[in-house]
Amino acid sequence: MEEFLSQLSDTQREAVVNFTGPSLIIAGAGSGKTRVLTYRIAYLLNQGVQPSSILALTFTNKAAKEMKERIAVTVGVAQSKRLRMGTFHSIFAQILRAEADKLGYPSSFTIYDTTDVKSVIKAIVKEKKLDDQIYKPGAVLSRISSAKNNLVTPMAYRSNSGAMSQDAAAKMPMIADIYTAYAQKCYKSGAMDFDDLLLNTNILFRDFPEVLAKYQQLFNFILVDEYQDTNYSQYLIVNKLATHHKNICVVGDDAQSIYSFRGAKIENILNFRNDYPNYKLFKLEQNYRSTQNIVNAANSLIAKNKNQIKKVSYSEKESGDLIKVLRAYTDQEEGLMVAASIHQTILQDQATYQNFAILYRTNAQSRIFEDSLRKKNIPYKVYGGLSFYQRKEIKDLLCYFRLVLNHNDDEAYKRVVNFPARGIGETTMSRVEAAASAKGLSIWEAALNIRSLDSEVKDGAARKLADFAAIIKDLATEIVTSDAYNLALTIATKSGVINDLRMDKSQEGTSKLENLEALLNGIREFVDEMKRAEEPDGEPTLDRFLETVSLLTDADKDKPEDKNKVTIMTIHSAKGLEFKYVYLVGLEDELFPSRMSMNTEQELEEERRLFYVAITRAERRATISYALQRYKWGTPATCRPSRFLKEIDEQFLDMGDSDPDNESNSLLNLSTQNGGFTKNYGGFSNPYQKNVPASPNKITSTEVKTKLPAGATVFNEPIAKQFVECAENDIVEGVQVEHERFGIGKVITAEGDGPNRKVTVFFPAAGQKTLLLKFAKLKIGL
DNA sequence: TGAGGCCGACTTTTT
DNA sequence: GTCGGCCTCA
Repeated sequence: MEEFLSQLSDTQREAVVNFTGPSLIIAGAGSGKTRVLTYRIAYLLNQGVQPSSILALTFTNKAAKEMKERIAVTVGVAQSKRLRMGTFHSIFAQILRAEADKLGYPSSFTIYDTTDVKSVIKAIVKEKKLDDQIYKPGAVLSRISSAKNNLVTPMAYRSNSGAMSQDAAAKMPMIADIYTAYAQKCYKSGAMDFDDLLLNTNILFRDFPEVLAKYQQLFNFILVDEYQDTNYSQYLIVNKLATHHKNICVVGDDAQSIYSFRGAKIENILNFRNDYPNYKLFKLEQNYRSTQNIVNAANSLIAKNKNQIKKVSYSEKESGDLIKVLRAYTDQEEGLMVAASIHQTILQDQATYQNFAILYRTNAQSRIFEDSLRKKNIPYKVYGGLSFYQRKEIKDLLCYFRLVLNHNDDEAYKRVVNFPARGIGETTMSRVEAAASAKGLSIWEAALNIRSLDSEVKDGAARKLADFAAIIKDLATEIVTSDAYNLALTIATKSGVINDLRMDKSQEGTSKLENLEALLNGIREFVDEMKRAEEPDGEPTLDRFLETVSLLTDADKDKPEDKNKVTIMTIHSAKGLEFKYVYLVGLEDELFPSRMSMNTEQELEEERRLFYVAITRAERRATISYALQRYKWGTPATCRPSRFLKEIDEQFLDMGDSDPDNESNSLLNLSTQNGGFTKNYGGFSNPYQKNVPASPNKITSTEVKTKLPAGATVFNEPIAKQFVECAENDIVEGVQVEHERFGIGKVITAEGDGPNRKVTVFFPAAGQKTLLLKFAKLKIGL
């Protein structure tokens, strides 16, 4: 242990060894915050504290996982795995399952994701015959969400003058009614949304003092990471739990508060001194991550914020490169410039792919960089956006799981009742729903008793509903005897989902089937992993798997094969991460800062903090880019460079050729110069790739430039000089082909005739693909 | 009742 | 450019 402590600076060590009583650790960017937290926990364990009495709340599951791994190195896996460590949502979901009966919920309650929630709201708006142009699901959701995050129940909402007047001002006076109906629907469906996990924990602790006391006793030491991003609901949970032992340690940085849109209160960290007057304060001000130039540039920017705790942040590393600013004419060109620059840096600095990150404000920006990196054969991994579990076919199967485990889950019921087609259409379902609504039943209950209910459902339809219920009931009998994988496989088979997709011979169908297979394999891995564990903490049941999945984010599921890849993600998800080289793209007004967030000074300050977070991710070099023209909603729009660019002290910037008055742009040429770099094409599979090659891309002049030059070796043979259209049957095993989206590849197998001909092609840039020539326009190499 | 195609809205950010 | 919803035709 001493050896570990010697690796820390004096301040860091103080923050580690002073583990009793309340502590506030103000940790600037790159100041070794994670290190301090990890060592503090390891130190606690080393002092003989039981791992189960330590509660550590992190912002992402990934952060928790990484911290656990690091702790395991110091004190061993046996100890580290018994720590209560995870996100607020996952930890309190576990506790709620254990105590569910007290709140009248089944312990197998479903966790509704945002899609489910919006769908419920939509149904309510329709039921109440409200204008869906005014009561948009997103807008209603954000009102309900902020009510919940401030612990305002539907009842309290009506008497909350602030909320009611805000609704009136927004011309949405019926929110209170919708909120009430929404809460009822969720309750009778045995479902909680993300905010409910926190709200219901608070209700549990408020109404069941003996339960609260139990956890207060249990959690002797509480640690909270990213405290500046906790909301009121989370704050209160922590506060209640800590009142007994008062061994609470919070870590945060007000300059990195970027989640106010989901209710985070910067005040929580500012008020800590009032909540715990005898607190100890530790300030970690030295940045060990970034060069001086990066730290100084970030400081010069954040200084523009009026609301902030004044603190120092400095680096003693080398002064480093200036922040390079790239100007592109179009968004496409921006992509190419970034790809070219990454490429060049790899050659020059002998960097590896995982040293790079491309960060942007909105998920929609990812596509362009996916394309440009793919063209350069640079492997990448996109985080965020539509995740694997959100895909239609995956979600359908997951909903079967949900319905089998919790029959009352209305959203799951509606989704799968007619998938595969069972002749239960909209008419029948709206009648069942009406009956359920009228009697306050779940759809499942209403459907079961449809004959005894006063309903217009026809006998034929009622029989079909009964048949469906029989399938689900039958599947439910297997819950007790099957592990997650076997149950999942049985459900997938007996529900007819697999068969239905097998019938679909289109490429899309094949791809969906592959995705389902991937899901099932994932479940098998989950089961194997839990069985392998030396000290199994529970059975590998399907509900455990579902729980893991519903609270997982993209960033959490890193696969080993994704290791050496360029990271593409939003700045929000990059929080807490660091990369040698960071590309900060799309620095244009109305994109960053976002058009939605430049109305008030507070919003603008949060955007500025976001920019601060982005820059401080970089260890060695940060590059900023913007485009003068960008496609928005499919049409080109002219853009202005972001106001934030001018806010960074110019002595830290290298404007290079990006000066708007300078028309030449030398970087452009790079894309052709390095185009021959095609050796590294291994391990390219991207699990988040879209299902189907989308509509044909127009080949623009910039794209032509980055094509592989003639003679480059990709398959240990020269690449064809040109690619031309040809008859389907000319495409045979071994020939080189070109696909509009996947680039150049080599045919592995080919079968069938004419338009129905099916070929398997290996694309260095996109991996192996099975294509139907009916859909895929392939050109043949000469 | 179901499938397929067209039209329109939409983009902040996430547990 | 993409997704979902709605409309139309079988």
